[in-house]
Amino acid sequence: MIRISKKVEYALMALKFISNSEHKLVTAREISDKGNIPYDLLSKILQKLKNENILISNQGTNGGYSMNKRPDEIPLFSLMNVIDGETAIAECLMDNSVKDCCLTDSCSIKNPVTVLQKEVEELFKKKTISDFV
Amino acid sequence: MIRISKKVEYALMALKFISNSEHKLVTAREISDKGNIPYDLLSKILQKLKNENILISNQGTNGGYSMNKRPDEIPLFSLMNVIDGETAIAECLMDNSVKDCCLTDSCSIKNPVTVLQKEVEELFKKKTISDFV
DNA sequence: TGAAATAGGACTATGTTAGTCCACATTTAA
DNA sequence: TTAAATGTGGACTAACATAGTCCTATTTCA
Repeated sequence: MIRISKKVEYALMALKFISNSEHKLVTAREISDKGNIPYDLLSKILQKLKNENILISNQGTNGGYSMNKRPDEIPLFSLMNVIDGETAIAECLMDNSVKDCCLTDSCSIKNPVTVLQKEVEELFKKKTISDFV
Repeated sequence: MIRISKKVEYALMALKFISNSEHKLVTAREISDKGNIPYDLLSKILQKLKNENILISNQGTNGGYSMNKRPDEIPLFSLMNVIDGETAIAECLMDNSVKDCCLTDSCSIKNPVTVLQKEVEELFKKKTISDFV
């Protein structure tokens, strides 16, 4: 399931916003207002980014977020993984897919789909947040 | 929303199966049985492929499906469009997206997302069914 | 005429995504 | 020391998309 979800869009917008506010803490409220992003949802996203050490957070009055990595150090692929969890181009290629699926075992299209998966991953790994800033 | 859905998987499996049965009509039931694909769902898929002139169908007893195009004439991209409808890597890039979305107008990440969309499309246009047969 | 096949509309079930609500923890300024 | 500003995080709900099912035609052939 390769796809840019709303959450990833929001994350990209937030990272862009924070990146462009060098040396200044940015609050979730600010990003939410400027980007027209639901505040609660955005908060969750920022928290995840903080937990993955992509952002630094400061609580309390005058708190906010700042970058902990350079945009070019953050591949789009890992951002998507952080926000939406593991992704694969087809359900069956995912590790946790225990379901009996056409792609398991000697499935007729497993190999070519796996190849495609690799190619898409490559593309998303080459892209970094700097491409969006 | 770029993704290989179950339906597209089933379509790929079916096309592979039909391609490998040269000069013989293949029934939906056969494909369903061999590929462990829900019959009703598969039928819908085959009908779509027929309506798009990818397959030829013959009704009635001894009927079935046969290829109407060579696998290398069918890009994966158009197959996905036929089966699942128009796809885009982000919801907002879709033509029918009338919703007020962050990516409309002067959205901060619209351009890079559009570029990414093009790149993914390229990849899926270069792939053809012959890569899966 | 009846069986084997495609054609296709309508519906349901399930899962995912997006979004909301609420209570709490931390920090700073007054 | 308290109130306001801010991040933290769990639980819930709403909306939507996908996958799958059911049922009834229609066509063709033996």
